[in-house]
Amino acid sequence: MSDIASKVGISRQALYLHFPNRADLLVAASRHVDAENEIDRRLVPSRTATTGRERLDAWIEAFGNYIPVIHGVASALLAMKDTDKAAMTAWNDRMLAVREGCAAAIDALATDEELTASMTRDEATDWLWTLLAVRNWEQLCRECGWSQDRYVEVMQQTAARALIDG
Amino acid sequence: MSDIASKVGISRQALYLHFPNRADLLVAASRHVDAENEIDRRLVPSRTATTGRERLDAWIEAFGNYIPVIHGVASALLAMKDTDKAAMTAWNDRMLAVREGCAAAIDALATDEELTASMTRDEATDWLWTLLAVRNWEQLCRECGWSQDRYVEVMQQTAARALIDG
DNA sequence: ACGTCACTTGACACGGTGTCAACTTGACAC
DNA sequence: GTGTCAAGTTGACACCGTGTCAAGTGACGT
Repeated sequence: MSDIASKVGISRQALYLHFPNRADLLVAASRHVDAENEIDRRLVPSRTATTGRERLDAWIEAFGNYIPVIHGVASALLAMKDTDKAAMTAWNDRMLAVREGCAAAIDALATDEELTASMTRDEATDWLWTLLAVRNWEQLCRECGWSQDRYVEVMQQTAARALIDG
Repeated sequence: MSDIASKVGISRQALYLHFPNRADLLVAASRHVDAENEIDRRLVPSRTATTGRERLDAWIEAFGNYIPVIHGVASALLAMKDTDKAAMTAWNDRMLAVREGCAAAIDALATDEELTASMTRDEATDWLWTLLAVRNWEQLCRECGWSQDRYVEVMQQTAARALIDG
C-alpha cells in the first residue's frame, strides 16, 4: 500500500480514503484495466464466430491475449487469495466470468456436434477454464520463455485436439 | 509457526531450533512426505513402460495421484513463493524434478516417433508440465469437484490427444 | 468569514516472522 | 555428587505490513 501511495504521490492513509482495503483497491484496479482495454471489443470475434471451432479459437485468442494485460493486478489478487477472504471472493467472481466464456465456446462446439464424446459439457468447460488459467500463462510465457503468439497458437491447437474428436 | 508448534506440542521457539525459518520447515516437510510415500516406488511403472504412450499414461497416473498427497505442504510453499525468495527457489527445485519426469515421458514419445509434429520436445515438455501443475489439480478436484480418478483419466486422455498426432 | 473536502502527519493495534537472553530439566560421564 | 551437554522453556523484542484513529492544514466555493 505504501509503495502504491508513494508511486501515486499521495500518503498511504489517503489511499485508505479511496479504498477500504487492499483487496478492494486491487479489484477496482482490475475493473479499471478492463474498461481501459475495451474488454467487450476484444470478445466480438468470439461472439460472432459462426462455427464452434472458430468460436473456440477466437475465445482462446481473445482471453489469451488479455492475460498479459491484467497479469500484474491479477497475480497480486491471486497472491492474496489464500489468506484474504475478500480477495478470494473477488477473484472467484472474476474467474467465474472467464468460465462463462469457456462455457460459451464449449456450447458452440456441442451445438456443432463437435464436442468430444469423452467429456461432459461441464467437464470440458472446467478443463478449458483450467488450461487457460493465469498461472499457466505465467509459467509458459514467463518461466519457460514462450512468446505470446506461440502461447495462443499452442493453446488453440491443444484445446481443439483435446476437445474435438477425430 | 505457532500453530504448528502447538500442534506438535513444543514452543514456537523450539521450532526455530530445528528449522531456521518457515520455508526450510516446509521444504523439510515435503521431503519427509516424499520419503514416507515411497515416491520412487510410485515411479516404477513409468520407468519400466515399454512404449511412449504407456510411459506418458504411467507418469500422469503416478504424479497425478501424488499431488493430493503433497497438496497441503505444496500449497503452503506455493503461497510463500511470491514473497519469500527461499521458498521460491525451494519450490522451483522441486518443480524442476517434476519437469524431468515430463521430459522423460516426452522423450519416450519422441523415440517412438509418436510426438506431435506441431511442438518441439521442449514445448511439449513445458506444456505437459504446465497441464500437471498443482494449482490445476486444485482447481479441478477441489473447486470443480472432480474425483481423483476422473482427473487422472482426463489428464491422460487430453495429454495424449494433444501430444500425439492422428 | 465559514464550512467543507481532500489530504496531511503522526500515532497506534494487531498479527506474523525471526532473534535473543536467561533459566530448567534430564541424561550421561566421571 | 558434580559438571556438562542437549533440548526445551519463558519472556521479551525488532521489523514489517495492514488497517484505524485523531488532529491539523490548505484550497475552494459561497
